[in-house]
Amino acid sequence: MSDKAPLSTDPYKGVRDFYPEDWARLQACFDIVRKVLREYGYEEYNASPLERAELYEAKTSEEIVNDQTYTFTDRGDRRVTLRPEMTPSLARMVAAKRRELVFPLRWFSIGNRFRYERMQKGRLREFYQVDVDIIGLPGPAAEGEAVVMAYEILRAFGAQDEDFTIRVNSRAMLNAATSALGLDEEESKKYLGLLDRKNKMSAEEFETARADYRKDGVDPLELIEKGTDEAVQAEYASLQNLMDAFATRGMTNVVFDPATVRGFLYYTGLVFEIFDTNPDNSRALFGGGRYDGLIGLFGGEQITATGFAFGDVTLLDFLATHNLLPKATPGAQVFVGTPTEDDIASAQSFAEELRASGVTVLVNVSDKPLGDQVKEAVKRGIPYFVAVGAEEMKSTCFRLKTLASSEEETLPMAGVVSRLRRS
RNA sequence: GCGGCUAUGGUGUAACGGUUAACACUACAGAUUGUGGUUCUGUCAAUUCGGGUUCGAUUCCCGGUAGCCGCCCCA
Repeated sequence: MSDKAPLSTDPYKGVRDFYPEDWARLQACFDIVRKVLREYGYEEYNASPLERAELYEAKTSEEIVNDQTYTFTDRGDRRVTLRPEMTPSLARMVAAKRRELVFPLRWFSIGNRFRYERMQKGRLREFYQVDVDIIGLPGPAAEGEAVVMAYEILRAFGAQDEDFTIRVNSRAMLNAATSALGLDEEESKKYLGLLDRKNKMSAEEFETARADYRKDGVDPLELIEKGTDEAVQAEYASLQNLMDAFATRGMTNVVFDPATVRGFLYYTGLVFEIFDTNPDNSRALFGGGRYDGLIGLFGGEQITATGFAFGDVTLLDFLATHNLLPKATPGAQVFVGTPTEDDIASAQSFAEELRASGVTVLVNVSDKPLGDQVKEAVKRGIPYFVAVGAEEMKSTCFRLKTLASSEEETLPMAGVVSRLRRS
C-alpha cells in the first residue's frame, strides 16, 4: 500500500456501473421492449438529460424540484437540472412542433433519469426508464391502448397473467365524486392522499380517517359504490367499459383499485399501476395514466396525452423473480482456436468469412495450448468453440463444439454459419 | 428529511479483549503437447476512516463515511 489512499473504485453514490454482462442483459430487455412497441407503430425519440430547471418548476411541486433533483448553475449562470423524468421533455418537444407533427403521436423513449433522493430497495439516484406516450388521442381509446401496451410488453418477456396485476382507477371519477360532495381542492387532495395510503393502513385506521370526508353520510368512495350521482356514474361506466374491453381481449389480471391514484399531480383520467403478484416485490412495476393538462403549459391549445413508464430496477427484479431474464451474451458467439501459431492466419480468414455472415467471432491470439484456449472461451462465456488449423483447412470440415453441452458437430463452412446464426 | 441495523482479501464467511487474522470460492502462474469445466502445486489479496477506553482492540465506546431496511416522498 502506498502512503496516499488509492482512488476509490466505487461508483458515485446511488449510481451503478454496468459491466458488459450487466449491460448486455439490460439491453436484451430493452430490445424486447423496442420490438413490441415498434410492432404497434411506436417511434423512439430522445433528448438530452440536461434541461432548464424551469421546465420542472412549471409543473411539479417545489419540494420535489428543490429536494429531489440534481440542479446546478452552469458557467453561463443558467440553472440546469438533470432530467428526473421524461414527460416534461416530451411535452416541450411536442409543444415546439405541434403544427408539423402528425397526431396522434405514438412515441417512446429509453434512457436514464436522475433523482436526488434517499436510496432504498428498488430506488437509485440514476436509473433507466422506458416512457411510452400517446399524444393527441382523446377518450378511452388512448387509455385502453396504454394499458394494453404495458400488458403486451410484460407478455413479451414471457410473463403470464398470474405473474402480475394491473390495477386501474379513474381520476376523472374520483374528481367527479369529490366535487359532487362539495369537497374543496385542499380536501380533495388530502382525500386522494388517504386513498394512496389505504393499502398501508389497517381497515380500522382507514375507516377512522375517511370519516372526516363524509358529507351526508358518504365519502367519495362510498358515493361511487352507491352509484347515485350521475356524473360519477358516467365516469364509472366509462371505466367499466374499458375493463370489459380488456376482459374481451383475454386479459385476466386487470382489477379496479380505488387506492391507485398515482401521486396528486397531473393525472386527469385513467390511472393504472402494475404490480408483481409476488409479495416480495412490492413496488409498482409500471405506472401511468392520462395527463391532459401538461402540454398546454407551453402555450397554445391543449393537447391530450396518455402514457406510462417503467424503470429498469423494478423490471429486472420482476423478471428475476419469475425467471424471465432474457439470455444475453456480451462477447462473441464463437471462439476460433489455433492449434499452432502458424494457424492464426488461416483462422483469421475463416473468422472473416463468418463475420461476413453476421456471426460475432473472437480469434485466439495467444500461443497457449489448445486446451487452454478452450478454457479461455469458457471463461469468457462464449458458447461455441472451433479449432481451425491445417487439418480443417485441408478437409474444409470444422468441428464446432457447444461448450455448455460438450457436443461436437462436424460441419462444412455453410453448416457452421447456419448453426451460429440460429444460436 | 427522520429512525433502525450492518461494516474483515475481489466475493462469501471465521476469529474468549491477547502473540503469524482463519477457511472456501474467484483471479493469476504452473503440472497433463489438437479440445475445457476433474485433480494437484504455488502466488496475490482484508480488519471502512478518525478519535477514545486498555498493558494490549477485528472485538468495547463515540463520531464520520458507506451499505441495507423502514418512514416521508415517489414527477
